[in-house]
Amino acid sequence: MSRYDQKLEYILRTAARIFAEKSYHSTSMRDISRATNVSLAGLYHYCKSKDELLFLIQDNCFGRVLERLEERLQDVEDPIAKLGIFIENHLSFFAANMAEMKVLSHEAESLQGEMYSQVSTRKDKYTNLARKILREVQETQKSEQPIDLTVATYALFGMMNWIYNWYDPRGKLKVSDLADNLLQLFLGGFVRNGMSHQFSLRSEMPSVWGHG
Amino acid sequence: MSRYDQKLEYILRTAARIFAEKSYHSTSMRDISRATNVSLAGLYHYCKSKDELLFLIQDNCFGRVLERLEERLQDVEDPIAKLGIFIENHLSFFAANMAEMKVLSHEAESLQGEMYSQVSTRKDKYTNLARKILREVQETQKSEQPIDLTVATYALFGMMNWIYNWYDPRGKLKVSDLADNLLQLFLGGFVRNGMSHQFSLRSEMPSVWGHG
DNA sequence: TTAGAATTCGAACGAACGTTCGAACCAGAA
DNA sequence: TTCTGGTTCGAACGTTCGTTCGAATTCTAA
Repeated sequence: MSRYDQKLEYILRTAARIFAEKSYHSTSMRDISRATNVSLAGLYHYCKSKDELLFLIQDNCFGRVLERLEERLQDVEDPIAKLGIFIENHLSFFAANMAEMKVLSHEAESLQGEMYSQVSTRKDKYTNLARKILREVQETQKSEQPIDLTVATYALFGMMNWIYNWYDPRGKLKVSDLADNLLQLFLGGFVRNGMSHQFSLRSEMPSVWGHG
Repeated sequence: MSRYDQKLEYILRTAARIFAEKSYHSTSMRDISRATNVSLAGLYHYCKSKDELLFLIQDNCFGRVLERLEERLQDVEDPIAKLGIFIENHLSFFAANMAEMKVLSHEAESLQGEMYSQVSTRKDKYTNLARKILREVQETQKSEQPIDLTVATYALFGMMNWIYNWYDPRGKLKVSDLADNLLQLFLGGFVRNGMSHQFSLRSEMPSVWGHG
């Protein structure tokens, strides 16, 4: 790895940290210059614009998470095992790269044009992979009133991505326990084995509904 | 309601829409001026600063959601019914006020000082209420390996708050169906009735663990 | 040692930002 | 009509923003 690439990576890592701390739009190039000890003009030797800095962080991060996932999913057939791997991969990568993943989750709409398209394409690929796994899980566990697949997919991402709002990787709750809990939580409700109506709002609390 | 209050409400509604569209920090007072047809200087007759605009949106929104919730929870004893009301209340309010709720979820850290404290206090009250309900649910359904209460609470908020990333209130998926699905999804996994080990990652896929 | 490329940066650019101020405008009471 | 207090706004303030440019410095290979 060349000197140039090393310094670029260092700048990206630092920028991600500051973007995560005070958001992309309220971070100035001067902030990044100060934190990296690279002069304001010097930064532009490593990126074309502030936009590109954000793009490189997001694209790089998505690339690594996807690559690691596909590697781990090789030779795995059981849908539930796949889901377990998906969740563990996402959360452990998240925990090990909190700043980058917060930027990925929180600044999804801060890019525009071609850069936005490229990141979106990767995100769609990732989302569709999760959706495909969920469909496989659902097909092996036919229940009479299945959860909507779209709702389930986004609920899963919501559960996982929300952690940047509260989780501290250095706290006493280990990533492995977090992943285990979330898998239990999600899977127990997603695969209900015919206990579908046990907690139905509709049958137990009709008065709640119909208020617009 | 006075002329002044009406116009302030109109400005807040418009500002919330733009904050939701392009985020707080990249929205200028000139953007809000343009969208409301109120001159730049004129806006400052209705707020002291741009910060206060964001504060008023968040504080107002939290106040209304909390008020409506406490009203609905009166005279309800069953913990699961409480949880159902909580979720339905949150989601239906979210769907009816997408812009404001997106701002509430997405710009949580954009305020500072006293204004931040005041919103945080309300948020803590709301979060603790959810946590209390979840503990009650858990106590009525003792299982041998319960889900961590903190994880469960934030997972629930993650599932619910993430909808600003994908849900379209004008689409064919109704709020009532969304709420029903999320309740099933969450509750089915949260209350497992002793099927705790059915999907354990630890026992089925030991090789996945321990990679750091 | 030296030529040429890669890297660094001080200084400055025009643009956009949040906010202020004094004057103009307008409704309603006297 | 006149007066008063609430409302509106054009114009400008000082600051900060992302970006550029040419010169200075450092590195690399011969």
